[in-house]
Order: sequence, then structure tokens, then C-alpha cells
Amino acid sequence: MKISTRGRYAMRVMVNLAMHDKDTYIPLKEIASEEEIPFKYVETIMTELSKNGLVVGKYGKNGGYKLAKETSKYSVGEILRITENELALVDCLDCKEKVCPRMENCKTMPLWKNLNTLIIDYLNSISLMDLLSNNQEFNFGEGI
Amino acid sequence: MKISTRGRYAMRVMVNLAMHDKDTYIPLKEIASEEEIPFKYVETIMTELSKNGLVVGKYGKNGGYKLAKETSKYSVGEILRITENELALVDCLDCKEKVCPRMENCKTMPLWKNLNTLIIDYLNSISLMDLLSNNQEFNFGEGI
DNA sequence: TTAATTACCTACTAAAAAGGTAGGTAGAAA
DNA sequence: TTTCTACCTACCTTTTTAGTAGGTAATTAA
Repeated sequence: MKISTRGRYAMRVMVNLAMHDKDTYIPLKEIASEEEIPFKYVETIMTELSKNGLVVGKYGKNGGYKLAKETSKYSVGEILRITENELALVDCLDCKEKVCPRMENCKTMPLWKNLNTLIIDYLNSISLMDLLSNNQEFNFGEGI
Repeated sequence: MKISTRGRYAMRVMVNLAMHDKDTYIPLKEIASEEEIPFKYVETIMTELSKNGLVVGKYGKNGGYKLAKETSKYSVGEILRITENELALVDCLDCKEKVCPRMENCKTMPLWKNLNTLIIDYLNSISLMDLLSNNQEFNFGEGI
């Protein structure tokens, strides 16, 4: 029950990009060193984000990565969905998996289902833009 | 970002116990076969639950396990806290870990912190008794 | 008192996942 | 044409997860 390093790194890189000028390409080398993330590792993450259209890469000198759209248009959920291998909390919830034969009268299933919904809904409700603000609470109540 | 098999098994065993008579000891062998969980594996889980006082074990013939208290007195959170190794979503949130040097100006930290609180609060709010009801929603709104 | 039954304990192992490396090729700009 | 960068493929190491094996220690029924 942990967010993987991949997912955390991805979020940090996205935030980092979000803090740069919207239209300039930032070399990954820079980001990696700023964020203290192993370059070669983050490279594999970025390739995936790029393939999924979340960032735009550009070859050659003055190349690098930039965001593909406005920070307000990214949800945290869509970023993590790519870097974590699907966000389903238990395999039984993952449509791609064969359905569990116990499902029908499994007393614990609703728990996972509800928890999963809670998490996904929350992650989908937070935008990359929200993270940039210094308000530590964004749209989640009560404080910490 | 998955609930471990350990945690899921633990929940199923607890629910199973909860459906039996409150005062009779149920041999683990029975539960394991009913729940189709490898006996030797679930044994290690039960020992832990027992050591932490969640269930009471009794040796010998007519021995087995029973719950230590009313089903309404268990929160799902307290069961999972034992079987998952701490529920903290990212290590940075785990008090036992050394504090991350980036913490101060980490833009992603509030996200994890809030999400973590959301999850823990939810798990703590659901009781074992809630799971027994056929109402698939217990105290979580909107439906699925 | 003995045999059966059960929890409890310790140690191991196999498989999978996570985290990280290495060494390239392809494309673009100075 | 050199330099810089993304992008691709394959591998390696460590950690975690899931599961086994083979006992010992209480307890009860016969």
C-alpha cells in the first residue's frame, strides 16, 4: 500500500516542468539534477509520459521536454495512472483481470471498491495547478 | 499502490470469524479451507493478529480462534495496520523514517499527506460490523 | 496417561516487483 | 559535422511478497 518511487518521481518532474516557462523545452538532465533523481531512471519514466501525450519531447540542441497542456488541465490521477501500473487497489477491481469467483458474496469487496473510488475520485479532483499553489490544502477539507 | 494479499486475507478471516458464534473457537484449518487460503500462510497472519490482541487463540481439541471483542469495536484500519507494514502511503509520511530534506518546499508532499489522511480516516471509520451488513455502501456516500 | 488436535514458533525458498544501469540509435540544431 | 537531446532495448540488483516445511507447546477427549 505504497505509492511507488516511479509515481512520486513522475509527480515531481511534472511539477518541475510546470514551474518553468510553458513553451520552452527543458532538458531532462537539468530536471533530473534539480530533483536529485537518477537521470537514467527518470528517462524511462519520461518516455512513458511522452508516449502517453502528457509531455512533449523535442530532439537536439535546445530540446528537452515541456508540458503538453495547461497545468489546470492535468489531474494527478492521469499522471499516476500512467506511472503506477493502473491504480486499482486490489486486482479484483481491475477490469482486465479475470473476475474472482468469490466476488458475489465477498463481504470485503465493497470495502475495496469504496476505498478505491474514494482514492481515484480524490486524485482526479486535484490538478497539477493545485499543487503549485502554496495553499497546502487545495480542495481537501479540514487541514492536516 | 495495492493492498497486499496478507491484508486481504486478514480481512477475510476476520469477517469469517465475525460470522461465527462470538464465543466458540474456530480451528484455523476450517477457516483456511472455507476461505481457500493456504493454511500455512494464513497461520503466519493469524499469529500476528493474535499477538496484537485482535483475536484470541486456544490450544488443543476444540481450540482455534475467536474474536477478542465485539465486531462493532474493530475498525478496518486497525486490522490492516497490523498486516500491511504500516499504512503510510509514502515513506516521507512515516514518522519512523528519517525526514526527507526536500520536505520543506516539496510541492507534492501535501498531496500525499492529504491522500493519506483521507485513506486512514476512511479505514478507521469502517467497522468490521459494517462489512457484515448487506448494505454495500456502509457509511460512504453516492454508491458505485 | 496417551493420542489427537490445535496454536504457535523459526527458518527457509521461490517468484515477482521495484529500482536502477548501460549502451546504444534517431533526430535536430549550432 | 559535431553536439546535444530524446528515445529504445536490454539487463542487473535488491527488496518485497507469497508461500513452505518442520518442528514445539498446550489442551482436551478417550
